[in-house]
Amino acid sequence: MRLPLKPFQLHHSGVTTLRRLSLVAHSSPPLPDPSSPISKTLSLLQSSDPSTWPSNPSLRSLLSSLTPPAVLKVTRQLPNYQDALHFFNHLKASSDLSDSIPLAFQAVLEHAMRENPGSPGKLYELFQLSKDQSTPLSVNAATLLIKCFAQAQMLDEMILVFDAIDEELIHTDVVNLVIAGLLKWGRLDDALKLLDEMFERDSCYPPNSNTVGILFSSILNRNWSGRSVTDEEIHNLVSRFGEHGVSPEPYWLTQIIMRFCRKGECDKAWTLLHEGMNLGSDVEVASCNALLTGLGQHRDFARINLLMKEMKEKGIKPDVVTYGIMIKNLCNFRRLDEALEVLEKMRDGELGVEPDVFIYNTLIDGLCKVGRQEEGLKLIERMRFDSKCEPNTITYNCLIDGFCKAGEIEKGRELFEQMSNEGVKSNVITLNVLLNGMCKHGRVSSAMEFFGSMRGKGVKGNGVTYTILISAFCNANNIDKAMKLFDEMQKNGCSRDAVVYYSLISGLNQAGRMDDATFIVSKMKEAGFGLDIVCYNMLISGFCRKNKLDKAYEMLKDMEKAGMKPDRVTYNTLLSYFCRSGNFTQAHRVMKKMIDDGLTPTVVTYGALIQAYCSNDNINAAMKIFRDMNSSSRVRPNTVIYNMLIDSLCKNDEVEVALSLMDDMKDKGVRPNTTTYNALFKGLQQRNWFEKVLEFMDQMTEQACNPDYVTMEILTEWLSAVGETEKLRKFVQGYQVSASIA
DNA sequence: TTAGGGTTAG
Repeated sequence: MRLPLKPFQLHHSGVTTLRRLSLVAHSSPPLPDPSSPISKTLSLLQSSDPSTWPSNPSLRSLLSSLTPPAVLKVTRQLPNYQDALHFFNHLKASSDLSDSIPLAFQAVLEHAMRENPGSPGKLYELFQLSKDQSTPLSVNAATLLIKCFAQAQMLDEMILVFDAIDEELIHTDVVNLVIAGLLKWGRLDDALKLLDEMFERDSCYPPNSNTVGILFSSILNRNWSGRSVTDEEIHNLVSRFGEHGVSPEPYWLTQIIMRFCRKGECDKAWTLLHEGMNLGSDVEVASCNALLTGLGQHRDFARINLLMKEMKEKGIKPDVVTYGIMIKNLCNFRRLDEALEVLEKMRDGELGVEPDVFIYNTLIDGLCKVGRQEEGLKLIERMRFDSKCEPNTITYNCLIDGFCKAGEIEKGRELFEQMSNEGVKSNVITLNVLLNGMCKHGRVSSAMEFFGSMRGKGVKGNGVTYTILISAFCNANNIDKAMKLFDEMQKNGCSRDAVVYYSLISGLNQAGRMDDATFIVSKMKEAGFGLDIVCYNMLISGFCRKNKLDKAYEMLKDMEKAGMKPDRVTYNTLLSYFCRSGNFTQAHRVMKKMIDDGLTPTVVTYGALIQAYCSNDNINAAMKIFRDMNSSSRVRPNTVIYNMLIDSLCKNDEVEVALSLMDDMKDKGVRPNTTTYNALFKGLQQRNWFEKVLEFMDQMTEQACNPDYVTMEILTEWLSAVGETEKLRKFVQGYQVSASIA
């Protein structure tokens, strides 16, 4: 194997690292028998000058009696590198001792390494010497050099050593070392080339389970520095290992499954696990759990059930994690009662697994997320008394978040007190859920106060803390304070991530401060973050609102340069802009481009056009669009679409058509809302269709649709004018009754 | 097992 040679480099690695290498660790051998040939040779060597060795007959006869391993021992036990090298040279000069030379050389290398730790240059010199003198390398000598060069990132030198090993001596472990060396420094493609050789038929060094471990521990590592590995490649590798009867250890199988699932490749993960199962290799419950997690995230219930069934058939017992995943899945689908049933079964001992704090936390979080935080709170008692589980930080965080999101900030603070009284440590998430609760319920200044007091106690916020506060100030239209916090966060040691940039950009955009938004965008790019499609759409919309079409197009170009194609929202945004400015030609052009790009218009697309035609008093054109959406593109109109049409029709005194649209809504199952009724009532009032209005007032009450001040204004004026205040009184009453039932 | 963000019709 040939790799491009890089200039010779010396890397000084630490002494300790080199000493740890097993081959040099032989410093204190057992006390030798003084009459043994090894001891005799040693004492003879050490008591005479090397120049006298060639002419010493007793040395000559002693040496010829030694086996190569004995020569290895002798060389190793010489006091230093210099002596070992003299001895080695002596052996080389004696024609009948050539069998011992590779092992003696190995010992010389060991001496050199011990005396020159962290200096692979010395070893490289010796290696060159061995090549020049055609000294064959023992496998151990080669291993030593390979390890040393790999450590020092002298990869080309490492490969030279590998190429210098006698073909017949190469075995799997040596190749594994070379592969590990290459991978350590990110040279994936070279490692794969070598792996190909291992995979070759009749290879003398087929891959083993170490090879799998070395390979996957590198490429699945988060700090992997080489080129990225595709899922396809990983899958192929696993299959090829399988062909050689090597399957990844359960741990690696689990890691690979997790990776595939995270990237949305559950199919691949599924195949992989089943290949493993079918090969009869031991599939552990952890691997199944990884796949179940992925399947849950993709809502693939059919496969979840199938996998559970297969586990049962293969005797893979679900563990507490498996049930945790099941409960989590049920919670995610708001099927809390079924999730609670699983807990009951666990507690009854029906499942053979006891619930742990994870199970309780998942359930408490699930309950809080559907607004059943009171029940969540009660679970704390049950976890304590039924399961001897103590609530931890996460338990409290979930509950505090639940109460705060429900607006019960005081209860949240109470729980915060309780946790500190019970000695449960709070963390930055505790702080953030409390701050978020306060901010979302309009208590931004309390939030700042609380943050201040926590900082006084040494609790630092993080990026999330600042995102919460920045968004809150943006929503409160206090952009300057938001900007100030944005500046402050880095001074306080909180690094900015993409989310905090997005939040601020969104706030500035909403406030119409497009120059500031543009400035933050440039900061964001400087910080190495890219804008995503949502962010681009936001900015395009912001520039459109400011009538800066050129800037909007600039964004569009920028976005395409970054490899993003305009999506439905992009097109709808531009189309709405043209609709608002009454430029119907351009609006239709955008719609055509959208369709040409393979995107189907949405209800928003039609809504923008209908709205535009309505405001231009072109109700016919608006109705034509409405009919188009029903016939040609089968986009279901929503309440907003009907509202615009009904309002416009009524204003144009086409109340009959408006009424027919009310029927249409009923047929299509689209619910009218207060705006619908208000528009209709105005039309009916113009015609003074008293019977009709009573009919719709009843319908409104039946549907528990709340009247607003506009409704009341129309009805009060109209019904009192015709002396029917009693009907109005009943209507209001009916609403109050239905409200109290609700 | 817990926390943060953003776009389009009205």
